[in-house]
Amino acid sequence: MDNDELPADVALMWRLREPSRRGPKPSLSLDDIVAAAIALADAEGLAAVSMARVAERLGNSTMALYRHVKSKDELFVMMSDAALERPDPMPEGIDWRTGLTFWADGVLTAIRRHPWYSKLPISGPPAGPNNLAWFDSALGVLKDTGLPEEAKVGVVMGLITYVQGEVRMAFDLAAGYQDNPDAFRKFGATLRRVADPRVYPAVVRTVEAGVFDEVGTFEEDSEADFDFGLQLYLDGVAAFIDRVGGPRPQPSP
Amino acid sequence: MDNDELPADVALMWRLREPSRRGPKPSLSLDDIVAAAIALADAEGLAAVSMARVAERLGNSTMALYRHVKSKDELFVMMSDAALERPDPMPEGIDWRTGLTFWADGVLTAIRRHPWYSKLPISGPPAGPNNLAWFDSALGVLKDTGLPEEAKVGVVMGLITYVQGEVRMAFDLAAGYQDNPDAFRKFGATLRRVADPRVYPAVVRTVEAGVFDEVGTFEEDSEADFDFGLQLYLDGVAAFIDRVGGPRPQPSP
DNA sequence: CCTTACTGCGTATCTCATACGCTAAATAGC
DNA sequence: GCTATTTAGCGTATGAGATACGCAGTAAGG
Repeated sequence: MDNDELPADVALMWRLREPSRRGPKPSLSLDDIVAAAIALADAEGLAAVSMARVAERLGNSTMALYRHVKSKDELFVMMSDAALERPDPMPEGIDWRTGLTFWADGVLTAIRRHPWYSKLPISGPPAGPNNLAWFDSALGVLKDTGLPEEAKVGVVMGLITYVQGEVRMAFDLAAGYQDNPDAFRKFGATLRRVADPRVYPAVVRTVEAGVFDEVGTFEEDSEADFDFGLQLYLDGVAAFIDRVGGPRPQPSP
Repeated sequence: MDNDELPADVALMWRLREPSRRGPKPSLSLDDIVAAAIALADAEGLAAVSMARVAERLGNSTMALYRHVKSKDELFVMMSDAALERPDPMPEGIDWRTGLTFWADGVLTAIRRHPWYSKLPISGPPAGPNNLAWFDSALGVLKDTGLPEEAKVGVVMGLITYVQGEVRMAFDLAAGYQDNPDAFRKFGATLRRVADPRVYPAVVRTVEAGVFDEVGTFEEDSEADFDFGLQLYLDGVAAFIDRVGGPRPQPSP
């Protein structure tokens, strides 16, 4: 009665199954499988990750994988924890606002290494060791804010939502751009052809102002957008802390 | 040289192909196909939408669909425009902030009718008639803010990103909850079993405070969270308008 | 009437996930 | 050591799914 009762995925992510004593030595490990799947996703996208392709990379048969993961979905869950790796350690004594900015940039960097990450569904609370480390890192930086624990969780969850949303949009658009750059480059022309000013007056006004005629360079823009939105969110958090957080050190009169 | 040069999907979304003169009368229309696919997705989720199942619903063969859409992906693009329907007309004379709140609530309501919407990739700028109508509606409400057109677009894109991110997270979690409620209910217990205080000090502190021991009821929470984040974003927009927007009417001294 | 463009559809191919059961390896208990 | 038990890898089979290809019948244009 130790690691029983844990959801199977969680036990697997934490590698809690005691190694088997009998039977042949495994020639394959869960880590190998997950690493191969991640490498494949990095190289060819999440759609290229099939059990067969992963096995091929490992020089094993397809069905051998099923001795280590119950299903492809379970493999995805493992990938989603493994891909994030560990956060860089939070600098000592950093204030919460700088800390959360540091944290968000870290998430962004981590996901950029594995863009498919944002296509995986978030199936639950952050239960894997790496996800939990990120969660811990963000919670820790709020330690001295005086917020009740529950509010800290709310703040961090909101931040996660913001970051994930921003990342997903950026990567979806980037993928769409690669598939079909013309849809972006010709967007202004398209609207001119298609948008009736009586039905879409505001759009047409914008088009006439030439806003969509410049080539989109979201690679550069998106970083700035991300920071803009983030600082906005942190402004809100600051107001929240002032309202709800306990007394904080003030310069004595 | 009229609707040439338009991306194929866009032309299709706007129904710009002139009806064929010769040959048998089509027994199937694009609208039927898209409607059937949407009904199927509503009933059984996006994963249940296969060309075969859609055709079955229409009493046609699978391959008949390919006379109307080039691929399943194209069908998805059609679905993503059709599912949003049209926004409710923006009330006359509404101020921008109330207007954007109204707009965001409208998006939320529209997506709630078709939860799978947020699983579809955003492949490009809003080019379909319905998407464009939403875009126009949000842009229109910013008319009197004095913002340059380009800034209006930025504000609206940011809002779209926020809403989409929030919605996706909420629906992913809701789906995860349905699949496996225990992962949520036992989350506190799981962490107690698995989280070492030396590695995850902040998480353990939160767990000890009992934050994760209450049954999650995000159905109720998520509405409030959504509004909270939205108002935060709008606060930021207000500051932006004050800074960048042109002069606005002031009570004369 | 016949050519032509077009619709619906049957068939075939290829890729996938995954169930089932066999074989062989390694250990535990004798 | 010997044997029973447990387990890893894998071959095969099944069923779903996307989609290429080509045929057959249909309706408008000439």
